[in-house]
Amino acid sequence: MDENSAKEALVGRVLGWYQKHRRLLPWRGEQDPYRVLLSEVLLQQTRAAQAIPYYHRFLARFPTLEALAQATEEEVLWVWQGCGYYTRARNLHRLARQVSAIPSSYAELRRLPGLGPYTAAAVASIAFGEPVAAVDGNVRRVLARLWAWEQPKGGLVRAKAEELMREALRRAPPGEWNQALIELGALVCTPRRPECKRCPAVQFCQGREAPERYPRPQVRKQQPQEMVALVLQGPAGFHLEKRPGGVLGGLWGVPMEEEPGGLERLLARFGLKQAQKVGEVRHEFTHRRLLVRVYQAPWEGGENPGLRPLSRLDRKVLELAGARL
DNA sequence: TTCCCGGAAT
DNA sequence: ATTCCGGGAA
Repeated sequence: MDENSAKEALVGRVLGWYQKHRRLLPWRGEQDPYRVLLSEVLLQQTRAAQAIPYYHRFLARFPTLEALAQATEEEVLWVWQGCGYYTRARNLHRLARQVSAIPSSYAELRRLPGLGPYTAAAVASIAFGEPVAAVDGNVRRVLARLWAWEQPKGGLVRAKAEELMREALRRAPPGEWNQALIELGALVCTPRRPECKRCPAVQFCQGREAPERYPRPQVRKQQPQEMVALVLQGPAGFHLEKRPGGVLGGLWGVPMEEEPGGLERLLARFGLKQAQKVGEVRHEFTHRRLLVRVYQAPWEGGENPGLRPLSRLDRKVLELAGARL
């Protein structure tokens, strides 16, 4: 079999598999650009299962781009709370205020805040039928295994993805093909323990004998970090403050400081002599492993934390201190 | 518990 | 190159 007929067969097998095995996700088959864009932003760094409830909540609260533009940033974060990567929500809100309609080409989409190469390509292909390859982590992994690339350069992956897209165009719309490749990576060609037995493309796969070698997992250094949180409780609830930019930017939470000296600085800030330790909370970011020692003290003020957008971290801290959320 | 995964902005 | 988050698998 020559190279071209192999490529044709590969594309056909993947498309056939996709038609039979794709999940029935709420945004599948969706053509409305606003909804497609929302789903793709939600799917950045987030599994489909986790994105689903947020997709429904978001659309229930902001059914259109206009409705989103009318909202305040805090209302948007309120719906997004718990989903992580809150810059996505802030960018979505900015985007809604920048444009009156979702632009229809990859080049224009790429200029919107929060849309990088992947998301712009996904929206352009799914909502507008533009034949551009959407390369996410799934596609990168699938292609790396098919051609046994241990450390694939971005340009190489992109070139191969575009080549396959040109072939797929003969058989399916661009958005269908992109989603087929992504779905294969999500369901079968998974990062760990891929199910090659179920793979429609295994006969074309040069990495099938050792799939977990391709692509080589990236090393990341995770620094342990110790923090102190001070939960100030009063008759009306808890003292909360809005976090500035950076970590958990825009969300609300309890006062926190880095160790060492964190507790002393917190006590000084609030004019307190002492606080009572209530326990510890562990929380992980990509690059940091947090250990938060939680202290508690009485306070005059306070508010109901159930009315503010909170991160998982602050939720854990408040629950440890007895808050009901 | 620990380990590991993932797009965009800067 | 580094910074953002949370959840699922091992």
